[in-house]
Amino acid sequence: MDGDLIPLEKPRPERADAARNRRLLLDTARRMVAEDGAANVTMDGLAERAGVGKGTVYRRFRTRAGIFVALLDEGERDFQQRVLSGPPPLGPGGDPVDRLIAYGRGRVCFLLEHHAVARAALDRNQPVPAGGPGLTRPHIRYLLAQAGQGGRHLDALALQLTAALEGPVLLYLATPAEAPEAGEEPAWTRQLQALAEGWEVLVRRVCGSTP
Amino acid sequence: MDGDLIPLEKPRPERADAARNRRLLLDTARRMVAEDGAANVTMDGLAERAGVGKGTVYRRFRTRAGIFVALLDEGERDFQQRVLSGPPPLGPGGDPVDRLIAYGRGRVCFLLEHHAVARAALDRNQPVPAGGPGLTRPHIRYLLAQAGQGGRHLDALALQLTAALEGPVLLYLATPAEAPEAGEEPAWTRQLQALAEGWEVLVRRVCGSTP
DNA sequence: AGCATAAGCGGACTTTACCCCGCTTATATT
DNA sequence: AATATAAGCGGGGTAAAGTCCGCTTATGCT
Repeated sequence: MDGDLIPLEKPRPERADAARNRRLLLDTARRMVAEDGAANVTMDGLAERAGVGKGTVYRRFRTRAGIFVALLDEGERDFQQRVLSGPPPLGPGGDPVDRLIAYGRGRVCFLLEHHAVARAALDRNQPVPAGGPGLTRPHIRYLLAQAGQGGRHLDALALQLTAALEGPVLLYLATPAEAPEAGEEPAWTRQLQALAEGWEVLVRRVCGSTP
Repeated sequence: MDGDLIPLEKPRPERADAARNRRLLLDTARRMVAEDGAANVTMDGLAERAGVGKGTVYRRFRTRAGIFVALLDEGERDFQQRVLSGPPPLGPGGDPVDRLIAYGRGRVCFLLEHHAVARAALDRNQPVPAGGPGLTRPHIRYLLAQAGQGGRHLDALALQLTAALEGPVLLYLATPAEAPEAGEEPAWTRQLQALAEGWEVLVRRVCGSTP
């Protein structure tokens, strides 16, 4: 009797071939995105180009959106690391308001960098992919609480700030033309500045720190 | 020579048969949404049920999402009317901050009421449907300016507040189970309260009016 | 090592959004 | 009223997402 009481004991670690195929698919997908843009990545095309069956693709990433969620997730991992255990102001230890501001800038920057993929990760039939806000919203909520803000409206406020942070990129911004010629300043630098500064204003006012 | 200098002179008012078909399609679509839910409305099904060709549907509403945008638009018209020329606090004349708050509550209520349709109106390939934020964002921007807020960040702030208002419903909220048995309190009443109050807090703090 | 079994895999199949292009019909002009 | 012409219309065609199910293969047990 091994402990089934700890439910995460061993969910079957993932077969070696499966892992190999996941890597293969993810890499292939990334290449296809780079070459033709996220919009032109099809399930059939990906399967063919990776040299596996279509069924395999669907087993790994439930839906088309799933691929992009996974792609995004991978790219996000080190950012999350810096948030959870890096140096302030992004990492733990500093003033919560500063952390909020730093988090916002980082997140918007990330989303803009991966704009096409981030949008492709949205799914008409699902509320929202697990990858993105899965960490953003609780983190904002946590920092708000740390800053002593929100009170009875903590949850709603966290939700709305999350939307204020991610919504513009996910919902309202048109996908800017593709990759800038190597070495050029990316086209979205202005947008990043605007959104990051707007976010800072928003957060400061919400938290009542220096209007 | 009639004036082509005024570009909106007469964009060809729309042929009578076309208008008839639009009404027919819109009504049919509404019925189908009510019966089977927005997710189960297909282009072929709609065309068949309305007794017109598929091509006709596509001509009227460029895409599937277009149908729902139109549906939403129609329902929104009287709300817009009240915003533009109704009595305060929603209509013109009152304190801008109060107008912002009232607008937010009204908009969230509307979006929750038409949640399924609103989500269906999103299009993977388009930044955002023209109908919704088309009025929301400029209105918020205008009221912010009226309230003397925003300054250099007016545009970004308006964008982010728009997202804070609409994002939760469009992005993060799961579609609640279908229509409540006639006469019952709709399931989303709680969510409406939470979001409306959160919005009020947000707006008040952003505008520095009674923290 | 051999076996049982559950997970992985492939590709044919279905459904659906969207395109295309020739025919029909409303409206402007004479 | 007749005609020209641009808009409306229809339905067959394409491509891509997602499902199904039988075959294959890795892994745990003895």
